[in-house]
Amino acid sequence: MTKAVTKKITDASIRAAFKKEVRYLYDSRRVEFHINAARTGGTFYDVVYKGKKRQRTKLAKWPAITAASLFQELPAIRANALADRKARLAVSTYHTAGEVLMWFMQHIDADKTYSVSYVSTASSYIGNHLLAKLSEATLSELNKTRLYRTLYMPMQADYALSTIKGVISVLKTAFARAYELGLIARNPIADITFSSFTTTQPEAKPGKLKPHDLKALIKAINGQPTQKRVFFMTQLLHATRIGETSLAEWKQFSNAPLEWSIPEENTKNNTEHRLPITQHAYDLIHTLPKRGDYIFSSNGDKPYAIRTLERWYQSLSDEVGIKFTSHDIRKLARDCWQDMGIDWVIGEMLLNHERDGLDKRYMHAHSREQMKRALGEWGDVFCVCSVI
DNA sequence: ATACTTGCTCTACAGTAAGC
DNA sequence: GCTTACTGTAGAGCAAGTAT
Repeated sequence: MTKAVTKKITDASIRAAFKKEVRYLYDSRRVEFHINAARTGGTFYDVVYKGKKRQRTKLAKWPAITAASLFQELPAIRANALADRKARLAVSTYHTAGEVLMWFMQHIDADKTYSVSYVSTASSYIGNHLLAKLSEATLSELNKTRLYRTLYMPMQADYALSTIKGVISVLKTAFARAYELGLIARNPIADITFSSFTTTQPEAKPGKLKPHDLKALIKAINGQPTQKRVFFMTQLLHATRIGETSLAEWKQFSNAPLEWSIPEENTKNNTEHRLPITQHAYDLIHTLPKRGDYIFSSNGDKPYAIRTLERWYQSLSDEVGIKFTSHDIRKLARDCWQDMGIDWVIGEMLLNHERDGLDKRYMHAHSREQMKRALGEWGDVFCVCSVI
């Protein structure tokens, strides 16, 4: 095959080239056109000469982009392609942990598939711990010994193991992602895990409220103004999460059948949660005035901020004289159910926990009946303890 | 069991409506 | 107009939760 040279590439000259045995076309505006091997189309390149070396950057594919539109948009297309290329060249020059971590921080911020809470936590760990300790470390210096000395040992003196575990996990994620995308040639963190440094695992703390605290708790709740009282009781009766409870809407409650249906977008595990509630719980909710969609709201059009509800709990906790939070209510309900002899799996289902394969066999109409009975028995406890 | 992600809590601070 | 109480936001830390 021979090569043809033209001063200007046009759609007509490209079509003509396909008929001849031509593979390349050249344009004086520093653009080359390469016809592909299958001769079904071709690619426009930007061309730069660096000494004797010719550097090409892909601009666009023909016929998806015609020559006419390419040359019309040439400055913009060229700028984009070169910026891309520069970015690629720049990232391949990551030499220190700091550079990789900075990239990851910018990456998770720009990539909307990461949740807001992950970006917040990960940025905090990078900004406060990882950059401070590893910023200058070159990729080849990142080994177990280095991390042990500069990251693990200093941190274990001041922070909970769960925090260190989280920090290491962000570090691993950043490097794994950078490696996967070809931004670094080797992943020096790949073989390092949290358990490289300690065999101790972070412990889950037991709930602060014990079943024998229930009476005092109910007494304090009953002393609250109506809206707070209903909020606390709704959460206690159903052991729902604070976020799920705060977003409760009137339309989520039905009378026949008696049910509270929490939509998937409000739950932690993104699965709809249908709770078979009691008549009593239904009536309790409906003692509140209806002002807009949300049940717990100051003005009717938006729900209370979680932070506000946490403060409600803080003052309730002060009144009871035990330091607890909304999540301890959930744990308390769980403990009480256990004491009442409610099946463990039914408890898990009421909490909307993911169950493994074996437990999934429980998923049938019968279990729903048991959930309903459990919540009924749990509700009866309150009728005995108090008048609501 | 380990790895990874998400939610909750705490602190600090800011805006705003209510009460004086 | 000033103070105060209530509500909301943001950043950091911790632990619960799900995925592997």
